[in-house]
Amino acid sequence: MAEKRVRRTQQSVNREVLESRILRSAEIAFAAKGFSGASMERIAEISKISKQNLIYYFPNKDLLYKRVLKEILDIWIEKLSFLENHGDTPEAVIRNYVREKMRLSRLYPNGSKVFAHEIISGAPVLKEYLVSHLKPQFDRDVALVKSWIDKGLIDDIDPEHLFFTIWAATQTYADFSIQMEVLLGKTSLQQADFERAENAVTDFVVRALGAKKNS
Amino acid sequence: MAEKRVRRTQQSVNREVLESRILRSAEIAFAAKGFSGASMERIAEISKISKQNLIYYFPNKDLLYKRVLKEILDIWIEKLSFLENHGDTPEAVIRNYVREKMRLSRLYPNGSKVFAHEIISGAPVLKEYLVSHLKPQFDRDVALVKSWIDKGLIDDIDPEHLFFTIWAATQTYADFSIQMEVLLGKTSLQQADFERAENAVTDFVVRALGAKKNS
DNA sequence: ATTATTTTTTACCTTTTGGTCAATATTATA
DNA sequence: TATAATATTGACCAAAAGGTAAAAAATAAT
Repeated sequence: MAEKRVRRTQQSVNREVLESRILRSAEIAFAAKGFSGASMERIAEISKISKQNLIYYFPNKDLLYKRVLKEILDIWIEKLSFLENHGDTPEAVIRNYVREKMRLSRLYPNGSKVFAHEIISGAPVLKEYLVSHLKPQFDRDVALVKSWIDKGLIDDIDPEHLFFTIWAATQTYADFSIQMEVLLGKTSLQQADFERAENAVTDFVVRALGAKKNS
Repeated sequence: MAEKRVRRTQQSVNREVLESRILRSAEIAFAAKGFSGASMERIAEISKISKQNLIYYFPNKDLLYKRVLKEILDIWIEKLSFLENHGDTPEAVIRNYVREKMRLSRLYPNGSKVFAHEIISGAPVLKEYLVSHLKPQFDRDVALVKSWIDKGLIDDIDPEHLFFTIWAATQTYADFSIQMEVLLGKTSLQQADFERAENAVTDFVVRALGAKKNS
């Protein structure tokens, strides 16, 4: 199986490296100024190539934008299937979920910001995706939480809005980081801040569920 | 006192009406596409005047943007002083606070979105304001919550992150409304949805504080 | 009614931006 | 080494966007 592998010339390797560098640069630019505010020139500049060269790899801005969105969504989908967040108890599942979402805010703040700009703008590009991919998963996850309630494992909370609150409370550490930096009097959020935030948010959620505070 | 009032000619009234119509239009445009994505042409179009006429009232885009931001911030400041949110108990204060913030998300979704775009973009315009106005108020409010904890009125939660969570959980109903609409299977969020959301979020927060659920 | 002031329109200008096209340089393959 | 394929650059373009300047129209004050 390892024998029939794809040919990896120096060029093809370079290409992959450069393409992902461009995608990271584009992510930075889109995060900072949204779709309209990020120019191809600027993205090229961050990528340290010429604009024409950028266009050689990504023939137009819309396509580049969609690729950046796709990248972050792929990561999120892979890491955030609530149902597959194995845990013995509802509390364990929720704790893992919140922790993972916080981790994603810390590791991919720019992707999160691009997504936020897109959604705030009315999801012109992603609306279809939300309907076809996110809603089915959401419905399943909500059903799971409802079954917990029915079984008396957690208090009778509002499942849909529980998810909205968890998403908002975790994503805000990526999207609104500048506000927190100012309010906490720091130049940037550090690992320790994220750990404290993770503990705080996890505890809030777990307590709201009517579960015990620690393990 | 009523005698020496400002002269209100037909023109000055028209001007005020038109200026606020422009500001509302600009808010819509900035909310939909952020600062860079909203063109003066488009704002003029929504205002139903010519671009040059728009420029007569607001000589440049930056100024218009700042006015739109100032408008929403003035509203927020006026309505959201935590300390002045009178209530007998911490729980009552928090309930009022969350309720008021939800109300602002419902009444001024566009202003909220403009603010969100700005903060996500690194607050290029508002950073100074955050330092000079928001932080002092934040520090006071955090101190108040800490005093509640010291007095044993609420559980030992993390005050700073409590505020971050409240803000995120409430603001998301303005900023991410499209996502909720899709997930709840509605074309737009109605009064009833906001009421349910308000109850859900308020309960989450109150329960997280370690207070009783109802009054 | 006439003058002064405010508002709106017309015409234009410059810069930015997304993108094309052809030429050149570089790397891989026969 | 010659040829084919890939990558990069240079010159250019049309449309969009922010904005200026002056004339024309509408309204207010004397």
